[in-house]
Amino acid sequence: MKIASWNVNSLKVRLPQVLDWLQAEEADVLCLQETKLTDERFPVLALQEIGYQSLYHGQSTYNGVAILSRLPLQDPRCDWPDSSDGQARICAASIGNLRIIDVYVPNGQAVDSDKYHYKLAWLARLEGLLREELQQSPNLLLLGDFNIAPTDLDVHDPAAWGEDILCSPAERAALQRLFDLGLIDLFRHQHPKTRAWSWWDYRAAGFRRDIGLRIDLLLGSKTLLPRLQEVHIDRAARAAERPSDHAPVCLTLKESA
DNA sequence: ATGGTCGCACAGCGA
Repeated sequence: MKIASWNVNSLKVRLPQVLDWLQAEEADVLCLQETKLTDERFPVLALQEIGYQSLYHGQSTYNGVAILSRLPLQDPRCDWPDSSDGQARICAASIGNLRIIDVYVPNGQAVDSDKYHYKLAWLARLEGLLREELQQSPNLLLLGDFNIAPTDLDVHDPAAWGEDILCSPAERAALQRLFDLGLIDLFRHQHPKTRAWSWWDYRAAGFRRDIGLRIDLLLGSKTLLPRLQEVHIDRAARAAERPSDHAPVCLTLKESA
């Protein structure tokens, strides 16, 4: 079973690439972030035509998440239980006994800004939601754009970034609390010492100079480790014409016995 | 080259 996460930075612009990618990779599930589409404009039919059903939760201009799947999506949940947030950043569904939660964590803009405090509050709220979800679904995959580089190994130049946004101690502590729920950074688990990025800034020729951060993460509960086959970042998609600034992060799981 | 880009929506913000 192949599952991936990709911040596409506008699904309207990236739809041809997403369709090509799904067919080339034969992915079973693709979780998207930053679709930037209202639900009325979601390309349900184009995805249906190549065999994918869609769960989507969007808004105009900003944010937006979706789960595309060749397998039936059960128990869909979009947004927070009370839908009070106003920002489309989370959706979830089950495939058999696997629970998949797709998140677009707030960027945070700058340490100590209003957006930074919103980010930390959002992550605390996510922790609460995960506690509930894990009670129901011990086999859980939390994936998406976390906008946090877990450690300095995930940063092209840790000295230059220092404790700036995406790397501040409070953000990393919030991520650690998700790990403490029993969730494991699957890329890091498979590649303990690899320096690899999933996002490269459009500015400053970031990709050409390989200046990036690993902020797109696949977190899996421990129960999934025996099924873990392979995790990689698809840099080729970031090298395409008119690319997203993020690359897809891909996971292969063996079927459960 | 010590700067530099996109996307949305149409000015300037967010990333």
